[in-house]
Amino acid sequence: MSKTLIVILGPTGVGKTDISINIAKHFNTVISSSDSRQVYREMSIGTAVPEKEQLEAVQHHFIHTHSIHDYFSSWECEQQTLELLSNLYKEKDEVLLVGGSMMYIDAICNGIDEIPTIDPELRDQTFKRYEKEGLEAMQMELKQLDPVFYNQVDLKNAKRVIHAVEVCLMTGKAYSELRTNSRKKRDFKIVKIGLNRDRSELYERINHRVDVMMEEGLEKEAKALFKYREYNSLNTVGYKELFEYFAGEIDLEKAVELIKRNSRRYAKRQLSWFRRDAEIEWFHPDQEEEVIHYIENRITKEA
RNA sequence: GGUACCAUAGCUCAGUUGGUAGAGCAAUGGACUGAAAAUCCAUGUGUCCCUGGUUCGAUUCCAGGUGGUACCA
Repeated sequence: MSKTLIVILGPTGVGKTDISINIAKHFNTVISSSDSRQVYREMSIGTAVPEKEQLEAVQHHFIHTHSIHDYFSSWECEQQTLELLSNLYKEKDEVLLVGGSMMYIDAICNGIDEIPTIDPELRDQTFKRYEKEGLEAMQMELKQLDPVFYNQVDLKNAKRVIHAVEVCLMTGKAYSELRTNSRKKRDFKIVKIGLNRDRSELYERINHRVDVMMEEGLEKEAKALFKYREYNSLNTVGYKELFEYFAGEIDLEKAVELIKRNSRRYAKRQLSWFRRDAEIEWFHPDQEEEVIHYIENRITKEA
């Protein structure tokens, strides 16, 4: 019997959670989350983790399983999710993958290249050099270490340039040599469901959701994390804006406005990423029956 | 009802001594291989309220209309 990974993806706020739970119930299976922020147990309100009843209705994996103090990235996501799946497939024929973190989804579905995790000290050193010497110095360094990647990379994107330099220094090899540009073969079938709705409707939902988060106490949740604001895991919409407010840089009203705007922009970036993935079959979140029908078709047709 | 002022991008407004217009915010498109809710790149989207008049030419000047704001009744 072949195994299937049903991927439910879509922009933030589109309504993935509700339909996912119903689909999971229909297939009598569980949900693995591919959300780069809901994994952290210190964040709930601002990351819109499913409600308690929803988490009880269907078992969820990779929600609140890690701490903001842990290192977690697409690599860990790929490894840990694949391990989980191999266990789940002993019992189940279908498993749901639900989330909007584009790179995590791709890491699970297509795999990413094997590049060693950067030593924290080296990362720190490299970043300090960037701060001190500037982007141009890092670009020159990359040109030395890996002229091939230097010609491919978006040179204005400091994160990309710095990361490439880190990898070269860490491995003693050119970063471009480690990039295989290949897709890993998975031993399960992948069915990708994209959820989307009218842009204006999506934006209204996002705006409203932010107001609800504020009513539910997002400010308090963020306040407790203010001391960790330098953490990458807290460079997150809903928190970073409130940190600016706590620091006295903007007023609360402005912070809320920025949370809404940045959520909208995030949704736009997600759609931009998903749009080029031809494997995705798109639906409106209300089309639950159509989605289930489509999935069943795909499972039986290609079985 | 009268008087004054205003009407330009999704919003707030600038501007054109008459040659069809531009800022901020918002927005849109794109990139993406271990920090990805991150990071980076690109883009001005317009019956200049309507109808006439003057003019070679009106968003600009004039008249009327409509809508808004303020004050007086």
